Amino acid sequence: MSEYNHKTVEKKWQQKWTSAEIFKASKDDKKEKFYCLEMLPYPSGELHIGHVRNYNIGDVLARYHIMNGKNVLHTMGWDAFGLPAENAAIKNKIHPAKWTKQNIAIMREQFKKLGFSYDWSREIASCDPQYYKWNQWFFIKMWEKGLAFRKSANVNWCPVCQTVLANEQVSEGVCWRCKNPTEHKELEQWFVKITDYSDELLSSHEQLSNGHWPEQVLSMQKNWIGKSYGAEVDFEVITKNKKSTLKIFTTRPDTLFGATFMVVAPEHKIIAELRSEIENLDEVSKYVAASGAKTNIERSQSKDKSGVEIKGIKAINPVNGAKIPIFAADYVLTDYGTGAIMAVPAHDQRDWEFAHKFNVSIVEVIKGENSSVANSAYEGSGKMINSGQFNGLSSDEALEKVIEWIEKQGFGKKTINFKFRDWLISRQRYWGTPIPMIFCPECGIVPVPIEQLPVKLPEDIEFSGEGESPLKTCKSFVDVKCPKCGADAKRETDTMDTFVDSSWYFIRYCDPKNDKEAFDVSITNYWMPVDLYIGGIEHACMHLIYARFWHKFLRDMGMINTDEPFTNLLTQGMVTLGGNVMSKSRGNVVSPDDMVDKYGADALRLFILFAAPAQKQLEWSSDGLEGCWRFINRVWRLQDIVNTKSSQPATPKDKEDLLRAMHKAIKKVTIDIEKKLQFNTAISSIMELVNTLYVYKFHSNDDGVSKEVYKNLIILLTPFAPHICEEIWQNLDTKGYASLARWSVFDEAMIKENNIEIPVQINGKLRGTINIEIDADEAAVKEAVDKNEKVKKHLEGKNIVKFIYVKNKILTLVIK
RNA sequence: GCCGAGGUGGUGAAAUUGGCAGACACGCGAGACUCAAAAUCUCGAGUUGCUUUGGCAACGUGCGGGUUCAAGUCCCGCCCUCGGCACCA
Repeated sequence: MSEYNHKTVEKKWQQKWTSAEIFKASKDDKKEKFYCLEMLPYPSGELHIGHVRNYNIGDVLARYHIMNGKNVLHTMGWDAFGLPAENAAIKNKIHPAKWTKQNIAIMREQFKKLGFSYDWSREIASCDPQYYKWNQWFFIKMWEKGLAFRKSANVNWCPVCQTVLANEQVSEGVCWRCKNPTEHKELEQWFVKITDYSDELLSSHEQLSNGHWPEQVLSMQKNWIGKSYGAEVDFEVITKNKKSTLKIFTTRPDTLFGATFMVVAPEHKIIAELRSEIENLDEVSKYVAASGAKTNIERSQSKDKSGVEIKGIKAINPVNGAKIPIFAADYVLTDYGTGAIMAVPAHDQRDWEFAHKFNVSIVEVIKGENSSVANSAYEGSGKMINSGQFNGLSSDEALEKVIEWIEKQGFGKKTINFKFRDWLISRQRYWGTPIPMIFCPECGIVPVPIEQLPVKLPEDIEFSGEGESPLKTCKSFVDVKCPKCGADAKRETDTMDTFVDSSWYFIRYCDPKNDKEAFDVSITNYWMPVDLYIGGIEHACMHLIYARFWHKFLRDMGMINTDEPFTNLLTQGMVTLGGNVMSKSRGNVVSPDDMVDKYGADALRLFILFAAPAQKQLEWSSDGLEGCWRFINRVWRLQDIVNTKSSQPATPKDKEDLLRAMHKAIKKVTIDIEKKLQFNTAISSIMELVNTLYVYKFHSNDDGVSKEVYKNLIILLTPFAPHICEEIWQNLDTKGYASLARWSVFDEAMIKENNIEIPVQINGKLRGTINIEIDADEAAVKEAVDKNEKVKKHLEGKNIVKFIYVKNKILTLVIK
């Protein structure tokens, strides 16, 4: 057998698969479907190792299910809108569309060299008007249903460039281009009322739990949505000349008597409302401006809590009439709750720290067992003290009682609060889906008539990075006639968040060429939901919640018949380099090209799955890649061994051992792929089977045992290293493609051994092993122990206090 | 800061979910083959200390405690690293 040449073999089979269209999928009601999906990539222009890992996991699973007779849908496309294309346009004077298309072409070729089993005829790109047309259509439907609405919201603003900046374009409070400090600016923008689905997004977690989705993802989403029960309480606010109220939200109404000050977010409207009454307005205004430059994360991160007392105004604690000071502090966020809190320093650690810094009194109102508020807040439950008529109750009881009482007194009510916020989808950018709305001075907001969709992006645009969105200055785009009354009107120039594109692309894959509707329900209801979705854990909250929301919206539109889009989820760990996630923006990408060239796609694919479990973060190192390449060559050379007659015939025991190794490997690989999604151990057991074949290489091939084992080995290896397996498969006297071969079946009876080694522990230390028949009873175990010299030595002159035999596993003796 | 993960030999990791810690690899060392080297095949090894060279013993899964006949796995308290935090995707 000549040496293995991965270059010619890989190319040959990639071409064969393509021309025979073996991965082309079509609806077939008689066949069980399997929709295997990986999160679609952003076309950055370079495939990196993180991509290879993600798509390789999907490919192994898609191929495995094909070999198990399923009708598999496995697709690829491009999340093609977004900021980097626009940045490239500014930097390199290349049109975003051109840049994106070039990148797609490069990455498509890179994908093809890796031999992934995609049905390329279904490829989509979100920047294609035939795709984003439907974003616009959905948006109008949402608007009709009251799910899309306008509201004022902050954007990052660079006063020098006169432009809106993404969070990524602001670091440490300065603009990425001109390095001048940025500001916040209020703009009317489009929102989607995703919070209408808050409760359902939480409650349908039930059908995703029990192993379908990783618990950590469900937990993150739960906390992200952040449903909490509590009360809204109105505090009267007084000044020398005016009165007002401050509404707060608290999850701990039981601590109301301990409220010794109030804190409002720096953006809170009460500051403007009582402006004339504030004695230290300069100081307060300064603080508000400083907070405006910080992001929410920066605000919550700082260890030393900042804030300023708003002098001249006081709040009155409704339960005891106490006059308490009001502070503005940026640890209170404007968009959570009501943007104002009652501070209970005795029972909230943040309030405690703030009270100490600003010298505010601390009143203990809940006493736990041995609790003290001297060195930190006590956040647990206990007995009510200093709380008027509630004294003596347990705080848990008081929680309900206080709310009842507040409601009766009329200064508050029981509420449910969510951290979850409505989805701001407006972007003041060019490279995105135009929001299909028109502003008419007569009719107000009018949607673009459906038959005029798509609203296409104009192409002749200059990109400077300064000033307003390029769409805003494009007269041919902006100036339109009102579809209702024909008056001169203006087109909306905001484009959509790219998370819109990725919220339903997987449904479009089912019917990607449809130009009559977004998709044909009779087709999508066959393929959907996605059986297994694979992607990075970093998408646990945003993308995966948006997509779930979109699906529920489609269900309510009657366009899909399931509640959830993704039945099972595999969150792949990130590939890092130098401790950071590989990404083009970080500039730490490792390209697979050289590795594919030197060692072949099979070796790289094998290695990346062998290097670590799929869910775990992986610090990239190519050490070991060569080892996988050697393994592949070792598999190749086995062809000679199984085809060569040996002088030494195999004994029946040898044959039994070989077949046992084979059945064991089939079982392990099958369970690891299908049940555990644990590919590294699947590969290691394939390696063990190869090693076993080498151990028994002296076998005569007369009876075909080695060959049978080898054939099954190739089947097990095909999803991982498909190219070499096709080549070997063809060399064995077989028909058809290895990629379409039936998966091997194991026989439990062939795996079972008659005798097993049982470790013997004495007082917790391993002192020997005994060999017994499988399933032997305790009496037999005792007998074996008595016969074992090594173990007996340790037992001399001692009494056995405990004799614990865990069947077929371990024997533990406790002696004295 | 909040939420979610992770930490096991020189390295990547494994461990039937409480039952022989280190499978399978990388790297390393030794041997065979070779004029030689590479490739290949075979063998070896957690660390430390004894050793009559057969072995024997102690220690060992980020740190400190605990539960248990038995803990990488369970409980309590820490430390460090990473991801997400709503305009990167």
